[in-house]
Amino acid sequence: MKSPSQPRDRGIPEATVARLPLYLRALHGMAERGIATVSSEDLAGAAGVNSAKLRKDLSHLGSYGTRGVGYEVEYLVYQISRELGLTQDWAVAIVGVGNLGRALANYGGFVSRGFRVAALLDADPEVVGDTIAGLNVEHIDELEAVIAGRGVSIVVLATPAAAAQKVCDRVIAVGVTSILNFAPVVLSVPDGVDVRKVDLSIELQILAFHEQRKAGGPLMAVDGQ
Amino acid sequence: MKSPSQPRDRGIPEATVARLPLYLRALHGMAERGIATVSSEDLAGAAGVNSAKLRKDLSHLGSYGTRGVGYEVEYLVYQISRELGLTQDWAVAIVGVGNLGRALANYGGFVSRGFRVAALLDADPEVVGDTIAGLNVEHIDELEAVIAGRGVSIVVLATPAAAAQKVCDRVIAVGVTSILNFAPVVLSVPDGVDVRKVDLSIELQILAFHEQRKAGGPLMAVDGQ
DNA sequence: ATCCCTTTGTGAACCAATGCACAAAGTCGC
DNA sequence: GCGACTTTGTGCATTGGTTCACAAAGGGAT
Ligand SMILES: NC(=O)c1ccc[n+]([C@@H]2O[C@H](COP(=O)([O-])OP(=O)(O)OC[C@H]3O[C@@H](n4cnc5c(N)ncnc54)[C@H](O)[C@@H]3O)[C@@H](O)[C@H]2O)c1
Ligand SMILES: NC(=O)c1ccc[n+]([C@@H]2O[C@H](COP(=O)([O-])OP(=O)(O)OC[C@H]3O[C@@H](n4cnc5c(N)ncnc54)[C@H](O)[C@@H]3O)[C@@H](O)[C@H]2O)c1
Repeated sequence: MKSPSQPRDRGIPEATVARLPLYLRALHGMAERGIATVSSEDLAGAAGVNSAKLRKDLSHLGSYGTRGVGYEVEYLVYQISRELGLTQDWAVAIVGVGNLGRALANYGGFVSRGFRVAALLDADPEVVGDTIAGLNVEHIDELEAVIAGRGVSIVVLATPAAAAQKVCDRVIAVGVTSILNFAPVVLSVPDGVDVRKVDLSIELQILAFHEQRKAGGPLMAVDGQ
Repeated sequence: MKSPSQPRDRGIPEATVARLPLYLRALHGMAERGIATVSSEDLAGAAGVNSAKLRKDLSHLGSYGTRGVGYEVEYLVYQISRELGLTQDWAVAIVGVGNLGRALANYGGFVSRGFRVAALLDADPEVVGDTIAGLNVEHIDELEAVIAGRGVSIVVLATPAAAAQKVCDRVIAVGVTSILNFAPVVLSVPDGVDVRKVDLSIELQILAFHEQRKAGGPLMAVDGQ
């Protein structure tokens, strides 16, 4: 069952992958400020993690540091970028151009790092044809053609919850295997498709849980039902 | 040690807390469809987790199921809501009313579950005074007064990255201990303050990593350094 | 070249979370 | 009231992740 003939055991732990972008951001900041080398201690500080964790994370990519000195900033930026796949361009389509979709389309921050918004799609005839951030909003009927035609490999879902699964199924049918979902639904997808979700409401509920606890726990106002 | 009215296991694992909102959402959907009881199997299915995990999660809150039958939907909704602190109202302030802040302010989805947007704050005189989603945008100078005056306990940061740490320091100084940060910076906060971050760019990078891997890994175009 | 100092890379211990598997507890039909 | 059946709640093994702590590696000074 295990594929034994993997050339190199390229198993980078998921937790590490999730932190690499953090390191990358810190490194970009340092590069801009002209810092040439950085110790694990300093980089860890900038990324908000502890230094042992940072070193272990980096060790999964290879031995890119120099003992007694630290890491060369530019070189590490390159290595992490390469590992994350940021040395190539990714075409992203945003489906659902409402409040949130618009904000995302107007957001410059992710275009900067290898991600390019290649299409905006919506079902509402009122919205279709609008120009947002220099892009024309196209009709959802064009979904398959647009994805195939522009080499879209990542789809951002910003439709209402009720529409998300249907759109999801359609993009998967055309071969998309990476989806970022903002709609508050659990998408069901076949194996091999990655879905990441961003859910404001869940985050707030987690904060509320801890907040309540700090304030004395649910015991204060709780009668014995 | 076993007493039916002893759900007082104060230590709910963080991973469990993060899933409770998911269960809650699934349960709300079921309640709306008139489903009275649900098995761990079905609820787990709806929430996208496996049933053993769901049962273990729920067992941390207490013994609220009936063997051979399942869980009573309404009752479980209440228990989870109470545990998460959703039986009370939380006043939320959104700081930074740009593209994203506006989308958040207009978003109805989280007002529904105990969260109420109590204030919108911005530094730009152009924006201050606007009415968004029925709320007046106030000047950031009012920050302290607004937080104290309206009992704000959760702050959402949607300012540019450069301003986030400063605003963060200020809200903490007035006693806020729960922050949801959308700015792409690592906030530094004292112990006892919870920060959760939502970072679109990180999510995309994680997707890119896996996408690249599916496509053949970074080994394809890699020369020997 | 040699010594000292700094910092990496990693084995090992620890801790958290997951998933299996099943006894215990309950329901329902008769 | 009883036995068959269903489903919970949990002990246990396993996996994944974090942290500690230190030997090995390299740089710079002399
Ligand atoms: N706005 C927020 O701050 C926020 C926060 C968290 C989550 N969300 C979620 O993000 C999603 C979008 O939120 P929003 O505030 O932008 O909602 P919105 O109603 O403003 O926008 C939704 C857009 O999707 C379009 N749409 C509907 N069905 C479609 C379909 N089948 N194909 C393509 N487009 C379709 C609509 O025409 C509309 O333009 C929702 O699921 C919401 O729950 C939003
Ligand atoms: N728009 C997105 O889709 C998106 C996605 C991911 C992350 N973000 C992040 O969210 C943040 C906001 O993004 P945006 O697109 O809304 O930016 P934006 O520039 O449209 O809005 C930022 C707002 O913050 C206000 N502001 C600036 N300094 C302030 C201060 N000191 N106090 C109070 N308000 C202040 C500005 O006046 C402006 O209205 C940024 O950090 C961005 O990186 C945005």
